[in-house]
Amino acid sequence: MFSMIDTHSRMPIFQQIAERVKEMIRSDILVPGDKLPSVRGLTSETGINPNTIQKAYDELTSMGLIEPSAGKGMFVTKNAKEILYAEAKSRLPELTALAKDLAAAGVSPEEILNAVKDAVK
Amino acid sequence: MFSMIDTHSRMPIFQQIAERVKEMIRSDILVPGDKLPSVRGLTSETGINPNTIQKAYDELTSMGLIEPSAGKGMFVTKNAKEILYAEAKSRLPELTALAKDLAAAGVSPEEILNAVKDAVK
Amino acid sequence: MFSMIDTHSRMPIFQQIAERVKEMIRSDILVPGDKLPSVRGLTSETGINPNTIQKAYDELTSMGLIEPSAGKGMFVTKNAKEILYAEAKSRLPELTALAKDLAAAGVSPEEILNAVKDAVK
Amino acid sequence: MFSMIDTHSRMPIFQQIAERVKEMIRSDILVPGDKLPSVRGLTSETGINPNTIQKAYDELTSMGLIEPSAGKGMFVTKNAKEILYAEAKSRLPELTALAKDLAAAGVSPEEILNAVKDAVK
DNA sequence: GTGGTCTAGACCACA
DNA sequence: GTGGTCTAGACCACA
Repeated sequence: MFSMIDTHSRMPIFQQIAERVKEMIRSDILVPGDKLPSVRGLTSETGINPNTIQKAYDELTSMGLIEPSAGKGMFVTKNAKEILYAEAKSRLPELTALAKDLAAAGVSPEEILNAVKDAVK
Repeated sequence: MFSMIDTHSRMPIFQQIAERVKEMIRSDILVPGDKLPSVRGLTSETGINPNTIQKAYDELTSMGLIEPSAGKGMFVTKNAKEILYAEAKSRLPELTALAKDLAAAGVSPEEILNAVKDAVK
Repeated sequence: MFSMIDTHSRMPIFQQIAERVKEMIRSDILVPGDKLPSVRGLTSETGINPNTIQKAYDELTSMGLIEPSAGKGMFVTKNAKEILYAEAKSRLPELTALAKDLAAAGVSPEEILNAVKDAVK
Repeated sequence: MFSMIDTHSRMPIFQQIAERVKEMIRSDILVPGDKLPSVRGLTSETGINPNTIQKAYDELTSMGLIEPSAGKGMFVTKNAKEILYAEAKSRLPELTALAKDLAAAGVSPEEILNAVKDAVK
């Protein structure tokens, strides 16, 4: 489940875990009501520090994507997918800003649009 | 010149300064041969520690965008703009990756393309 | 490991440290994946200021020779040796220039070639 | 005489001046007894700070290449060329060290020797 | 514990 | 005056 965690990446491990969970929700591998692996389970399985996993779960919880059920574990919330969609939409300005940066440095509109078209096809 | 530095931002101050200089080079506010403000001058003007400014200048120097002229100050290099262009092109995959992320979360191709078209117009 | 650091040399301490690490990578004393001594560890071992060591590590990082693994330390990158090889090749003109200087001052071609042959044997 | 001074070079100006004088001695453009331009003359001719020129002359004087004649100016010494030859010979180990560095990084003996042969031909 | 950033302030070479 | 290096020491994010 978390086999692709790269300890050498510049992206913090807790963030990689959170991103992986989001990805699984987006692609319906995890659906509302599904249970996530326990912190302890993941630690012994992956060797990742429990604090790190806890931090990832904290972040997902504060985003409303997962929620604890006392004594039973963490579960995907009912609205998880909608929340991810809203989050993605809120990041459109980020995309605009990056494209603007590249354009300002002289990259042509065609190159920029092609790079994006490749992604959405 | 550096009035937009935000000490409370998550982006390191030295990086904000470096980004601002790049922006000024991209938009021809700074052209080859132009002198940058001195470390001490910026310090007294902004209250930022000289070491922090030095670190920004170090980064710009190692990128080849500016160069010291001993005892006289830092100057924009001849190829600064070309270097920035090359750097921008190398960031196209970043743009593709971001667009892919948004698409995966359900943002429509139209919305994504429009966000980018706004930027390059 | 860094016993040869000379605080009184004209070569900056941070650069001496960086050179020593490069040397260890070239000679396979440090191989990809190896951990470098921690900033604090080196400080207490050598008495050198942590910022100075940090600056050496920063330089090696920006060259792509080492990389941080958050919270765990600095590690030698996979391509470190290849990067050092490329850097060395780019310094051949330096060698030519130095040889030219000596020749211009009257040092004989034989003496110059012998000095170099001694090195590559 | 000093038209090739490059204020933007990484080499200090005083050193560029000294190197230029050495070059002129090596190539017999300046021979023993020749007078060097006065500090004041050079300053008004080149715009270079008088302290900088003085520092270059100081260095050449301490090497025994030029000497003051009270009230008359600086003159090339009798042994200037021999001194330059001796200095060059003393730099042979520098050449060996550089060649060793490149070899240690994997540059082939052939490439190294060719780079040097180009210089002494 | 580990690296990354930052402030405060000193000293040096160069112009 | 100008950048480059360095020490001393603090605080933060991450694991």
